[in-house]
Amino acid sequence: MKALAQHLGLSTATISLVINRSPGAKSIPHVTQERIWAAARKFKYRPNLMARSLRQKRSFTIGVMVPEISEGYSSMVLSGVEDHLFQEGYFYFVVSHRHREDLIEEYPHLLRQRAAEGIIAVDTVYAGNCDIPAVSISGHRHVKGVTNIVLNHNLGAHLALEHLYRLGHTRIALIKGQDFSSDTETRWQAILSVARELGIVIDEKLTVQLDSDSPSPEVGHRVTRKLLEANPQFTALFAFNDISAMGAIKALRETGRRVPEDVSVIGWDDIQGAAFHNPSLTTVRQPLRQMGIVAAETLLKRIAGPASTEYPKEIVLEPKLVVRESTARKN
Amino acid sequence: MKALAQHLGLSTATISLVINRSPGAKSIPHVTQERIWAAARKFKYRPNLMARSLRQKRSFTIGVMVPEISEGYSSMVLSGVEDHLFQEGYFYFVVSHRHREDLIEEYPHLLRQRAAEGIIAVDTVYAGNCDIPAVSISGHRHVKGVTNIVLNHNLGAHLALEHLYRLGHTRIALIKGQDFSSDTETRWQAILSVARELGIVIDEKLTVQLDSDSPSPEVGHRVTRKLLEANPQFTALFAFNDISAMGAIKALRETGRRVPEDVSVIGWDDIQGAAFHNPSLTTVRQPLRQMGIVAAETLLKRIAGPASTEYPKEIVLEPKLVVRESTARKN
DNA sequence: GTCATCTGCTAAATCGATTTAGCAGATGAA
DNA sequence: TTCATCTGCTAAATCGATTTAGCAGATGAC
Repeated sequence: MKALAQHLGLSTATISLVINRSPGAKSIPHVTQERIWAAARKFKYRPNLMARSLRQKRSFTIGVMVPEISEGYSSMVLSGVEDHLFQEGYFYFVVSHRHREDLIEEYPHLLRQRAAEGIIAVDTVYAGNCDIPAVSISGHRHVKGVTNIVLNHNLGAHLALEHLYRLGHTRIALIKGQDFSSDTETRWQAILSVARELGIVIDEKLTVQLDSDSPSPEVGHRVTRKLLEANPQFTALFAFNDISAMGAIKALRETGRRVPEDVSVIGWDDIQGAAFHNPSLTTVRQPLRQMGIVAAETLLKRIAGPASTEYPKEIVLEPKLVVRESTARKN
Repeated sequence: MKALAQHLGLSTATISLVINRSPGAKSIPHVTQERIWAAARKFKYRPNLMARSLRQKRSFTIGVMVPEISEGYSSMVLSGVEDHLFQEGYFYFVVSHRHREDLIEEYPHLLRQRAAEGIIAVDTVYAGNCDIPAVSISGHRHVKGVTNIVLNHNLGAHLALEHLYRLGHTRIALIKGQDFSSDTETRWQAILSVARELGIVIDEKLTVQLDSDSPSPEVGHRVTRKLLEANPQFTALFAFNDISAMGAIKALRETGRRVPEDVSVIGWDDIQGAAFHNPSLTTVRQPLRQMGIVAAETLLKRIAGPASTEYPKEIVLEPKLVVRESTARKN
């Protein structure tokens, strides 16, 4: 910039005014403005955004916290977030905390230090311990300063269980989510409540829980094997998510059960692979990309407004049942 | 920081020296140092990294360019990159260019403006048009200033074709990658060369090409359907990647062909879903996480060294054949 | 001719740190 | 006593921009 000023015989102040089209530039004649633009183009001038942020206290950067970078959930959400941020000219840091409490606590501060103007927490119990705007996707705690983007879990449980019920299934095995997943408890309560409504008995012996922080179908596979060891009777299985449903299907096949002829399997999420699994997965679709987009929109709106701006405490999105091949009438 | 200085009756300079453990702090007595640390803790002092970067010209930030955030390839690589950067205290921006030429050209500059100290380009033809260190994963162009991390495609093609050949397959259908994928051409040439070696004839009528920038199995599904329309004879199919292999398997099943009994299918990548597909996928495993880690290591090494540091032009990693259920002896 | 206003631009402060040169006072040696 | 050296610290420049207050000179009104 100094070089530009020198070359043009102007001050850096003038250049700054023009480049930023600030109101103060009104009094600068058109010819001078053109000279400046021409020179900027010629020397490929690109302002140093560090310096600019330092002064303006705007960085056009936000931070996104995810449990891990993996297939499935986080990727889809990130893709939505990215979409909207890109349109608005924001960049973002990604940090993954691998469910480590200390990192979940520390990352918001680190992001703030790096001038992030806001935080999106994905599937993370975020304590809001940092005074920048935040949006939590599937964060079910109500925390001051944080907007929660959540799915209507009751509707989801309804769609899934009613679907199975109508197909004649009443003995339904369940795979519960890991304790650290912020959706686990909410969804579980929704399932219990809907089951009661439909008169479906939730048998503890038909229930297993994911127990490892690996994002691989292996976990669902393992717990389903364990479930099957006692050789319990059930005709349908409702998995915590598509990933674990895939693991479960493998376990069922390995032990001689056909899906869906012997056991219907229903997942949750509708990740990209679900439609192309064999059998293709019947599942409760979460609008994951949409949740990412809404999260980004909400956050940017808060950032743009004054600090006191009212913000929604919760935004609820609706799931849809996607019926494919992995569920069938009980025979 | 000013507040700290005021509170301690010291100058900001002193505090800076101590906090950063710079050599100049040697002459500051231990008691003063302790006072400073105590106060910093008490007031939870966190230096403004923008200001620090501006002065030091170090940001401990790099940029990662990917085609899109999706399941499969990019996620796995990103996960490796993240792993290493995390250990070294670096943060990273993710930008996805969706194969848009203008963005591929522009993003490196934008990242540089945001003080990124280096760039990792994933599956992107990176022109190196920016004077910061860069590492390209599966970038096959040799560009000044860029280290290429590549797979030994010849070995991969060998492993796959020889596997099929030994199972008795000689009429092999092929799904070629999208033109924009930087691996497409290299892998294709490797396949042609290995096929010639093994005496396998590559029949143009048995070859289709992925043609959409969607990262979904849908593309593989569609082109396989097209391939099957002419009802050609083949007993094995070698897909460009696992994603398209999954789509292909679906297309084969829909048209009454069993996998692997009628057609063996082999993929490439070994993404997380591959082992849990049904049938589980035989595939050429790329050490994707490893590639991410190596990329990050290489980049940070270059950043740490003086600008003139020698850097490797190319690092070759070896694939492995993972035999699962989707391939079988020709019957 | 005089004063007010406008035009076109700049000087200087500022953001929050790092870093270099060097100052004042204490200590030690001759 | 005097000078050199060391100890403990600070003043001030700097990074690269933005932003505010205001300065000269031209123009216009009366």
